Amino acid sequence: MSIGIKISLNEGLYLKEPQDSKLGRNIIKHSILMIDECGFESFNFKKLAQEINSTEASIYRYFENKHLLLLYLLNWYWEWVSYLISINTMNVEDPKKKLKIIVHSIVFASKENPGVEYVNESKLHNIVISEGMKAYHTKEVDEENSKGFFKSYKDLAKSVSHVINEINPKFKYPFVLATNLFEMSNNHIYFAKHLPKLTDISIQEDQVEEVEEMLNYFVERLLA
Amino acid sequence: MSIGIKISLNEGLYLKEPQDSKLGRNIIKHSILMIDECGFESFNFKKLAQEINSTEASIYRYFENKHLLLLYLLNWYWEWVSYLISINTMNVEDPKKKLKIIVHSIVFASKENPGVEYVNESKLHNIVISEGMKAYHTKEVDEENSKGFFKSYKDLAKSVSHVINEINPKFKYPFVLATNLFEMSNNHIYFAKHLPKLTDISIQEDQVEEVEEMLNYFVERLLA
DNA sequence: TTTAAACAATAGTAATACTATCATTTAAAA
DNA sequence: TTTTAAATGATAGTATTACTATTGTTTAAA
Repeated sequence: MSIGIKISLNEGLYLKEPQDSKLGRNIIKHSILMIDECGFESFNFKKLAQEINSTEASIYRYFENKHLLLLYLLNWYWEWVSYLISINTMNVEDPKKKLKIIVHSIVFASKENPGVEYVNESKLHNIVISEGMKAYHTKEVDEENSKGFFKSYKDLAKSVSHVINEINPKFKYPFVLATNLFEMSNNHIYFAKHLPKLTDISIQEDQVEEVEEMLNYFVERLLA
Repeated sequence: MSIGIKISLNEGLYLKEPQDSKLGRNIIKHSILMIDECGFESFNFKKLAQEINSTEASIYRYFENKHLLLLYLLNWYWEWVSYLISINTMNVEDPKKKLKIIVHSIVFASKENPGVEYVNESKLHNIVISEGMKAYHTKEVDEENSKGFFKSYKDLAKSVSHVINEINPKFKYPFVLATNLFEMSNNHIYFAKHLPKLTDISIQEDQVEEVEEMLNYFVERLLA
């Protein structure tokens, strides 16, 4: 008997529901570890198969290719953040408070209590930061978008834009600001680690509170 | 005798200066066209060789691999934008005006008078929008950064951050805002085309003035 | 006119991204 | 408990990619 939660994702992302079998969960678990460790480009199904003592062919029964596996993981993350936001803002009326909680959830998503045993949220967050934009920067973006492969992210952006709109209905670009909170958070965590001359943020030992502060500073000035 | 300008780029980016030979210039010219057309992933040196009636081996004498060619092109773009900004802001004193010109240069870089015959600035801009972030989202980012492969972008960000600082010395995140102007511009042009639910911007027929307006709106509120 | 550099032609290798087939294990149904 | 189907493993094979190496030919500078 399992006590884990099950996140439901677009069925087009996988060939066979990976959450339903040991092998499937192993694919999810170790793909996260390996992509975080070695990067998406050098990650492949052969290496993953070796890692989990399975075979390439078996993994291909779950996911068409590594790009769709990445999309699956990113959708997982977006759903996870949505979930965090919804439980953390439950019963919060003030939209300003709500947005603060949203910002906190974005930045600290990986540090919240893990929901699922086989998903390391912290490493998944690293993948989102380092590889996230590769999900939609492809020639197939329109086709994949029409299949709903970015729905989780779009829904998330929409819900954040609603809160922005509540705070200041005259603000002209609620969606731009919403997506920018995500992009800025990820970008500047990445920049702080790898291209520090591109940011004012500094991060030591994964302490990302500076990023939270920065996002709140932007929000305050933009929505004042 | 040539009347073209020559942009000087980090020597580590290429094996042999491509600007100095017909073949080299052809590589630059047609790689831009092909990457814009088919995307970076499906682009390769074999196809490029066929396109320009040369051979794979010949292209490899100029660039170690396609990733370094992409970096070369992006550095070209960053240098080009820097150049535009410096000539357009020359003799402009007011930092607020300067930043408006910078924003305009970022958004309309591709529409300015072309500087070099063999570089289609407009398609190069498309590449920056669609593939730009792939330049630094790799496992080799630190090594490449230490070789100076991102210097053009960092210098550009720095010069913009100076102007921001002139406008409002109390603004806490000049580098974040500077890089964000670039990232937002690229992201939302891309979103408007491919993931419209992630943005408030709409673009018809490559009319990007809405993006310029949006960036100015953000700047005004942030630096007020 | 020589000679060296640039380029073309060709071939070959290792790795990647799959697909196909068949055997075996596992777990659910009868 | 036996039967049967589904899941997985083992193995092999193909097409493409990302190179490297070698040798011969063209071009253009000395």
